[in-house]
Amino acid sequence: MFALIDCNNFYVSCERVFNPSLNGKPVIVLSNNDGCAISRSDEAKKLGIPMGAPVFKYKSLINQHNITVLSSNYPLYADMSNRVMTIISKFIPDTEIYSIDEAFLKFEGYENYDLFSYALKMRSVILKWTGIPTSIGIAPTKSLAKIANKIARKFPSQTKNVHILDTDDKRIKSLKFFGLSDIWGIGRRLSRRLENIGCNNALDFMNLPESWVRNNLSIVELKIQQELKGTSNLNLESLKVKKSIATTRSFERPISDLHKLKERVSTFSLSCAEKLRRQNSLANVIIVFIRSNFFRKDLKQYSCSKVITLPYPTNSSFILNQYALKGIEDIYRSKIDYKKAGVIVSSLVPDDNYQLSIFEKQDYRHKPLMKTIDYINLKHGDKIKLANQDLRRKWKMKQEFLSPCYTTKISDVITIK
DNA sequence: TCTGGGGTCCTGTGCCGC
DNA sequence: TCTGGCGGCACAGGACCC
Repeated sequence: MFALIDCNNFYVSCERVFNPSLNGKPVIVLSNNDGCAISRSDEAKKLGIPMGAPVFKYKSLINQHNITVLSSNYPLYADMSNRVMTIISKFIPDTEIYSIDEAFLKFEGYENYDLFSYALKMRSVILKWTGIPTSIGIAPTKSLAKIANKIARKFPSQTKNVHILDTDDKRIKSLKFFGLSDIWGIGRRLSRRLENIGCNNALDFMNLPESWVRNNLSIVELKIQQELKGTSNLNLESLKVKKSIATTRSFERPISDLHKLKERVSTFSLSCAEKLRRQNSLANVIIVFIRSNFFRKDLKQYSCSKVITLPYPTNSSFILNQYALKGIEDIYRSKIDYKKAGVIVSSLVPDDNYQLSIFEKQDYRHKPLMKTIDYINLKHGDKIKLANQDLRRKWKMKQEFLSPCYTTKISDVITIK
């Protein structure tokens, strides 16, 4: 059996742990730049704030109901997530941390356990030790555990936030109850396509002929379908090594000037290089992209990306920056209002075990230099930059409603008088 | 005026060499 | 020598997840 444990309204719950006056009140947490609502309390959901709601469109609703609005505080959430995951792994050794607020567990050798009461116990310990409420779904496959989790979350009074799908009857009944987009891996587009052929809920999807699913959708959907039938196709994934690393940002104001774009892209490529070095990886490929504002239909639209294969795998800020700038020059078009840009590095290899190039000579002085730069920047805050980065200008995210870093910054720790 | 960021995986297309 | 078929690869784009 698999279990999925999910933290309820995770970001909002983290904020409430340290600010209990928010309990029972509508609260939302915003994305970077305070753009959209990405976590909502149950009260805010009831008032009609959808997931991803652009906050400027909901200003009046927010004012009318006195909804508390907070900027996202990632150091806090990451720390709280670590605490929750540590507790989970004490209960079950086979765990896969799927995201900041979710983990899959595998019950192997638990045949003599009463899974329901074991899960209840786990839930209450997490709540007591961290203050974070969770929901747990248990089923024979990961996809069904997702469904079970939704039931646990949706019907807290009947389920006590723990639900087990252990019989065919329960499975069929649940699948009939849930829509297509409630299935893990079926999004908006696929739901619409499936509805067009008269497939209206998860059970209908499960009953589609497998050959049709394979030919018209993809191997992914076929696997999901088999999982819904109870055949386990997806196992726990062990610690994942990242396959790509990205730094992308939306701009506060549109940018059309190439020089300004280059300055931003430089910063992104440096950030990617730092992330690479932190995980001891080298990149073989760098991708640069820019795009205009999709939401402004009245303006000229343009988006383009450039994939560049590097001469040798590297994590040198200089080399990555050099190719990123080459990329942006290639795809840049004038007279466009750009809203977003980003740098992605991929085809990653470990830095102690990679294919050398016969023809390209890399500068071996870069490695110790990067190490020194990282050291200085870590110790003294980003002091060392490249010359083409604007040294005076600070590109700062908009975070007007940021809560303190209660658990990760000594000056922010709560004091009790 | 104001709409996130960081990931994974799959598919279609065009090119190349066998 | 020419040509069609096919697999492999790179790349762009799309769909999904949180």
